[in-house]
Amino acid sequence: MLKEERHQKILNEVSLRNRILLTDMAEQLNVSVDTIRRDVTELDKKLMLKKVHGGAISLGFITNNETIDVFDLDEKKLIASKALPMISDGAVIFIDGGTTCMELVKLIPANRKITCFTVSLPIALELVKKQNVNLIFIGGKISQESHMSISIGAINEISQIRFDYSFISTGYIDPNHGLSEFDWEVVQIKRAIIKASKKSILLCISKK
Amino acid sequence: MLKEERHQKILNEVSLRNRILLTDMAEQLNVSVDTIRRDVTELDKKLMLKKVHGGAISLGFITNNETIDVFDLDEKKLIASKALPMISDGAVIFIDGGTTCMELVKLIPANRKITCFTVSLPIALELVKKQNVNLIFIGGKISQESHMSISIGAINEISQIRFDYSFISTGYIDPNHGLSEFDWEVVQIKRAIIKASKKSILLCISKK
DNA sequence: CTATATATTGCAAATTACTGCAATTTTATG
DNA sequence: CATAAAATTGCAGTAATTTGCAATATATAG
Repeated sequence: MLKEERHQKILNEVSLRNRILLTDMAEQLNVSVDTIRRDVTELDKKLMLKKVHGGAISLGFITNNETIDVFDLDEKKLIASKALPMISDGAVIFIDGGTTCMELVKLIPANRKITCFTVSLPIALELVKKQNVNLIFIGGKISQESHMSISIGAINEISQIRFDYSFISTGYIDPNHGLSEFDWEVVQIKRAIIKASKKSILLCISKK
Repeated sequence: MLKEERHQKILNEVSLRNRILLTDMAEQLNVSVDTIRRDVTELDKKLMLKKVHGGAISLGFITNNETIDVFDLDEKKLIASKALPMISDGAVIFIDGGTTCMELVKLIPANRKITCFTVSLPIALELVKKQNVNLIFIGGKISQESHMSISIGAINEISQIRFDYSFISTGYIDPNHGLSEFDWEVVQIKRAIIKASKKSILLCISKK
């Protein structure tokens, strides 16, 4: 196998999964880890990716937290009273995946005229039913676990948009570390969303 | 053998396989590796390919076959026998929206390892269930009628991808004018898909 | 801190690239 | 047709690249 060929495959894998492990790539491409390491080192020098311990990650992740409101909801009804008022006519919002966001979507009145972005297939299917919602789906590779678009392309797209509000659901909130998620890639998407939003609203049911 | 003749064969091989090895070409064309090396060096200067250590790789991917097969299906079972064999392991395919395509998706075996693109939310939701399908959703503005992504951005994205096969469903086929559709934007999407595909398969139930 | 995983370095083997040259073929020209 | 000039091709020797391995150093996770 040609070196250039490997480089292409590595870059493709990085752009698709956002990260790679040297050992995985070595096995996948049937070469030694040393070779992959050298490849990654080269690509790193060429600024095609970022070499990290044990692997490589895609470029372009710099986050800085701005205004984040955390809504700790005892009941789903509270979503309506707290989050819904933010979804006013003409708003450009982002709605994340997850069951809590799904509840929010279902509560959106049919006459509300908004532009709504999402990366979640189930959320999109629910939103497309609303006659007055201008729905835009951020495409990319779909994660089987989360049913969300999680590719670097999606992050890039998100970074070029400005949302009035973003509604983000989290599976788990650690009081010490704040927003956390098990799937590394999902975290990247959410960071991009938060960065692209004037204001982000974290939706979480308190019992979690 | 004339030099130009070799050049043509080399270029053909490069465009076909995306890469060549000097040793392979030398054996295949019955000349020394040095000769092939010289050929490749020339073609590299002419920007016809990119010379790399040990061989050459294709520059961009500018392929172009517009072969379209029309499958006129009496029964959905025929989809399995005719279209499914094309969905082989490793294939990169596009699946359109529509009920006929949905039938096709449901018939895809769970162990089939493929990369699958789509612009249809319902198709995506079905595909994401398949464990071995690498699913990529082409995002954009979602049409409320078709539940498909139909923005110009989607067309751009599609134009940058190459599909081995695309499976397209049509609501109506005019024997005189061929593929037609009422929604103009949807037509644009399908044209882009067909253009981006090595081979396109039109799925239509004959009773339509 | 310890154990495991990863990084770095140097080295050797194999492969490929480059150069010069000679043999052969093709082309140009009278 | 004849012949010189140019192009093509293969070969040999040498230089450069690539790759895997081993030994050692460093980093990471528990």
